[in-house]
Amino acid sequence: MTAVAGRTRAAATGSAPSRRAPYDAASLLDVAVRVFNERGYDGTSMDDLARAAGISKSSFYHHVEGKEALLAAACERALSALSAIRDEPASRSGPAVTRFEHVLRRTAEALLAELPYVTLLLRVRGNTATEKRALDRRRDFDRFAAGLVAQAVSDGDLRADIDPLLATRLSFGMVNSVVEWYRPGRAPTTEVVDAAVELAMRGLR
Amino acid sequence: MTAVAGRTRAAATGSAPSRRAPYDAASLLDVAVRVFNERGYDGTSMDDLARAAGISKSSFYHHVEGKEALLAAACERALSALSAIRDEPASRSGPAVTRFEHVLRRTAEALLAELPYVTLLLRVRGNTATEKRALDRRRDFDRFAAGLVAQAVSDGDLRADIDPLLATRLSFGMVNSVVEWYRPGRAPTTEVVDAAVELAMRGLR
DNA sequence: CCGCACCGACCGAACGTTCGGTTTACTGGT
DNA sequence: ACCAGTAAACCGAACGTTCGGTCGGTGCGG
Repeated sequence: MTAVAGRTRAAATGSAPSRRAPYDAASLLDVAVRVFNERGYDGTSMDDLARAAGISKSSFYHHVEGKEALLAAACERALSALSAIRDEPASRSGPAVTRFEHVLRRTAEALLAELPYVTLLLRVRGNTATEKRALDRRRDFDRFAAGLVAQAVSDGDLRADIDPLLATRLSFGMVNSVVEWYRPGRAPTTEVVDAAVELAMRGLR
Repeated sequence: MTAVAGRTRAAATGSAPSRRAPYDAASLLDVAVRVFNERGYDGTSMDDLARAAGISKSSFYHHVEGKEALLAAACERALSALSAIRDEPASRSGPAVTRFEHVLRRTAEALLAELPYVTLLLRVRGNTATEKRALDRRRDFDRFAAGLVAQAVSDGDLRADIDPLLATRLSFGMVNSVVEWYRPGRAPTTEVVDAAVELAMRGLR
């Protein structure tokens, strides 16, 4: 597979800050994240990334700071998408069970909208400081969701015979597992989101 | 963490072929799989494994064939556990919905019984021929399960408003996600298995 | 002729693996 | 009781390769 990455040239339109932007940071990050997901972060060399982008390794370094910075940027993008969900009004007010369903659905949507980035985030193992920070932020989100389930259980809106933390982990485990098999265009995102949320909520009630 | 691996000395009993067996292949595989799961396969060096086992790298090579052989052995163990489920009588006869529930439950049980090995298997990305073979065998198992769901749906025992393949992937995704957070001794395995199966089956009906 | 995108060549370090040689534990012959 | 002989366990050092990253320079549009 020697395919050259699609350059998103910002030229022609004079809007771009630089006169010529053959490889902008965003498109190179796209390429890097794609290859990271195919080969795994540790299994991907900077030469792999450069070749996938269609330039030499040294040219690649002209645009990006380094390997770990790419991972950090990708995790940041995924985490900010998740973080935004937590800040939505529907996640912050109303019955806990409604808030939980909203968070679960929006998580599934964000996962599909930012599929490569979230995929990479979910595979981070915590080897470096960068990865550990990403894992911590993920855990914050999990705790937030677990709190909603616990509240919904004590409200009597979700079944009490399953531990709230366990139920949270299984529900999000189901939603997150989508990254293992979903490929864009194969099935409409709404069908996947609806099915995941419906299955989880019916099981939980 | 400089902990030395527990040596399972096969000596004292004259049964072993060699007179002295300080490090048998099985215990070294245990160590390797543990470290692989902590750091990731590609992120783990043979020196990491040797240190975790408490011997030098060259000594480690005296006992194992190589890095990829360790991965292959671990995947083989996980895959044979899954394969055994498919061969059980309860997986081969009776109503499809009952068979599916049995396969789902036994998968969850096998996952917990062989947690490190299945964890490693589920993270294989297909970089080498060894990994590709493991992925193929996993897909066989998934197809088997999807067939059961499709049959159960056409029997009218599972809801028809969700695509059988999608339902299968989400159900097993939930069960498989257990490897991301379960740690032995933290919670009884029966509670986790029951919760996962109950949530999935109630959602599916 | 400046500045930027780009490249080939290169660096030290770490990788998986191999090798020569030493230690250890146990044998059979005396 | 002793002593070669033996085979496995073990190690330090090194192999060739690949890694993430750097450097000096080239070509070209403005």
